[in-house]
Amino acid sequence: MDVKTLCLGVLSQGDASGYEIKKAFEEGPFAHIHAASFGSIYPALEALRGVGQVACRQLSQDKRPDKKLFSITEAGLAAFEKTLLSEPSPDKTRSDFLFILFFAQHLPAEKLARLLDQRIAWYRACLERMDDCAAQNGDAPPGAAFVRGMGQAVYRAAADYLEQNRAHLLGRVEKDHQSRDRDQKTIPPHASVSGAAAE
Amino acid sequence: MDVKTLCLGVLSQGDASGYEIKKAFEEGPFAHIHAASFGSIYPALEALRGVGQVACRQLSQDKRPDKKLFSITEAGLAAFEKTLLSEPSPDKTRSDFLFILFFAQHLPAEKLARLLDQRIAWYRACLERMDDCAAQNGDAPPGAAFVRGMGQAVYRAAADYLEQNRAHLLGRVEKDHQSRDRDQKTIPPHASVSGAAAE
DNA sequence: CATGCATATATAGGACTGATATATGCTGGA
DNA sequence: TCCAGCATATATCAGTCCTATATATGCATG
Repeated sequence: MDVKTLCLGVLSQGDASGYEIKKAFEEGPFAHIHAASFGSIYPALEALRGVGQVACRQLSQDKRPDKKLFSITEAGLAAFEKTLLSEPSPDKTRSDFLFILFFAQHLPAEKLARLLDQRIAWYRACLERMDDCAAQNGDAPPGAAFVRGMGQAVYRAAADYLEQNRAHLLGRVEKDHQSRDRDQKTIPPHASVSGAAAE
Repeated sequence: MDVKTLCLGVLSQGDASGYEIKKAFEEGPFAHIHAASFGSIYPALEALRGVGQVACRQLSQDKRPDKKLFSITEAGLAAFEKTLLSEPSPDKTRSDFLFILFFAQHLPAEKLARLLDQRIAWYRACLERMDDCAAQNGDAPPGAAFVRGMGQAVYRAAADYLEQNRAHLLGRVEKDHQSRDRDQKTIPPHASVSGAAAE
């Protein structure tokens, strides 16, 4: 699913500028589904215009920079619906947060606690935003409502897990640090290279 | 969190070849955390070797192709632990599945049902694999166990949501298709552009 | 009054993915 | 028996995508 297809999808829901498309992937209805950056969106829109799948008109705005409003053409809609029928490639997740947490015993306890708290707050904020979106937009098409519900279920599970296991993780890591400190007084420091956790 | 850092993280858990590192991100302990491809892993290992953060020795294997076993050096471990302290960039998700589902009303009902069933089966298979991993590896370091638990909680929530809302979505989409068919008999087809899915 | 933020478009350089090439041995089906 | 396909294993390239930056304007906040 390349960025051209993502843009067509957003435009099938209504006209938008490149900036607005970006926002749809940041805080809009596609926030938890797919990421896309300016560096791919603007060239994608230009390419779509080149093959006649989107049309573009310039808008001069008061007290705002000019805007290019894009709309999907019939050709674009046809291409989009065809792409929708192809097999989805597997999901790709890239979470620095989880990767760092994997090595929790390498982190200072305060840093770890802050990391967890920040993430919990982030999930809660997302959930609130999605609730608002659901309340405002009660008549969303079935697919959109379903996907939003799934996002909420998953984020809720993540936030709950973090809250319920925060203390346990911090306790285990703290114990690890203590036993490592003890070990370092009795055995040479280079005896355990890879952090040899254990106790 | 670039691929070099990801490789260092895997190697901090034990020696591995490029191929084994890839597997760690596909079905291993990092499966639901981060994705990485051969095209980035092999150059990353080569670059790390160039700056002395990993060491490499060739292994001739019986009935298998030769293998390059990489191990992290003290310099590599130091660099890795320093990187761990930097702020994680926000998570990036790329889910073709959810994007397609967003436009469920553009899909034939059978296709939609198959999509949902496949995904439910995929989640259940992942959960089983993670259960096995947890059973085999009861003494995992605290961070690894925590992250695995979070993955399980999230995948379980996703699978449950799909199962519990599958029928409702299919019903709503079916109803949409019917009312659209009815409309097309009474009003001109080009009256609604962005819903013109038809069949 | 300055710094920063939101709106808005654009691009260059580098990072990463997906596909492909090469080589070997094993396994399951025709 | 033979062949196709799969798992193991490394490597590279073309194309895609992200990060950071540049530019411009108005508004808010200290």
